[in-house]
Amino acid sequence: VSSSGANREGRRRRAPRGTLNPDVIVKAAMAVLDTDGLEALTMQRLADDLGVQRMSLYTHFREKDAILQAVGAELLARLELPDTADSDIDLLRQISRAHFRLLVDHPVLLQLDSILSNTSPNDPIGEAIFGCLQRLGIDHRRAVGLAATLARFVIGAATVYPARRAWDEDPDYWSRLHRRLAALPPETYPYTHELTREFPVYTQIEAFEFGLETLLDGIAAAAGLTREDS
Amino acid sequence: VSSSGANREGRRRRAPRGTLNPDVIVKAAMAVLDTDGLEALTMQRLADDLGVQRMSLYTHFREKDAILQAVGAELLARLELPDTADSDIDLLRQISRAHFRLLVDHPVLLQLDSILSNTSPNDPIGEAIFGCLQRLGIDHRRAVGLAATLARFVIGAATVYPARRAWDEDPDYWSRLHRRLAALPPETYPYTHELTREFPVYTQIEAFEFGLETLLDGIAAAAGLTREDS
DNA sequence: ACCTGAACACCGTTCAAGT
DNA sequence: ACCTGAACACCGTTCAAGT
Repeated sequence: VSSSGANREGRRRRAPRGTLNPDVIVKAAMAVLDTDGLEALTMQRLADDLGVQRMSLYTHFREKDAILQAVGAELLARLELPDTADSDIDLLRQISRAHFRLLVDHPVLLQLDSILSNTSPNDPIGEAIFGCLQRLGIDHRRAVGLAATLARFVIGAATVYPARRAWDEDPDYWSRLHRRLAALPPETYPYTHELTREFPVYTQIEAFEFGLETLLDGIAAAAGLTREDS
Repeated sequence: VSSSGANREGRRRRAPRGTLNPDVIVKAAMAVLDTDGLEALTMQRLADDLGVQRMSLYTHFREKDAILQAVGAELLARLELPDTADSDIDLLRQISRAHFRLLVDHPVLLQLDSILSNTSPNDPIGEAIFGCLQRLGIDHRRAVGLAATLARFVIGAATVYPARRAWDEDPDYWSRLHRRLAALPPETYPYTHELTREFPVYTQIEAFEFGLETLLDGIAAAAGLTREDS
């Protein structure tokens, strides 16, 4: 399904000398990841899309994993964080949404230890979040704890997202689930069963927003605020 | 490095007829996962450990992924949830800790869509959590939202854990990070830089516990409690 | 019914060329 | 310096045997 026309014309035996460089490889890799996901990203597939032989890639990257790392770095570098908001709480909300979107749009990031370990001091998300928390007058120890909590929630929501994406799109999903839960034996699952009497439905986005607001409430409380925002 | 003695004695050409069944295969797979992780779990490795040829495994499982699914189901079935606690808030704490431990001890679970999608009505963790929330008098809609938030936080903390495990064990990690952060340009990273003046250190467990308490505070507030527990 | 050997279509990567 | 063919040591899996 490779749509790149690079290798279509005239079946040339050898690609000209300038065709490859780290940048085009990273971009081709990002295209594959966006359209077909991580399991489709193969040295062969990448080479095909670039109209080149498999081995040529190794002139520019020592190994496949190095390409993945470069993709991760590029995605982080491209990330644009919101810089204006109604308040610091609102800014935290917008930053967290951007973080969530980034991870949902590019699930590879969740597979890169280098990203998850986040040892990189060059971390714009962390900087922006610490900015909010410090301006809110929250002490350092609490600020680090709250930032870590927020990040873990966002990462968890994004981790869960792909597996549950179908729920949002299948209109019958919830009624089927409702029926299955209702069929549970009330003796062993009394509470889950009780839930079906009045059954709340959340999309993945709504579940994320609910959790985000819960955490923002906690942060506002830690800052001694009475929740002044929309 | 296969330590199983099953294929050591007498170099028998063919394994006797009773050697294999789904159960021993799942157990051998769990042993590999525990000691060497997911990337070590190979049909070859599994067969070697069981003293059997690679292809014999296909008599009992249609494909490798089916083995992984069975491992996930078995791990969930084995999970023992705490059933006594000081209060419902404390029970929520203990359940979440058990959930976190499960995912940290068995990171495979984070790779199984069937687990993350959690469509299975046979979900003891969900049942226990909804029990607490309902006894706390929290309405259904809020209860589902809070349970989802708690689960996302736990999953995020577990996702992040392996990449950061080394931090807890390397005594020099924090001083190195501290120096690197301090070396950041204060113009572009003022807040991260400021953080280094008084630099809070969290182990991964401490970060998890901090976030858990933050969420439990939110739940207690939703229940109209004044936080009555230890 | 259960275990297996040969073979297939893939992986990523090494290494010695080619230009 | 950059592109490549052949070859290697792996994957998971199919299929036709063997017992």
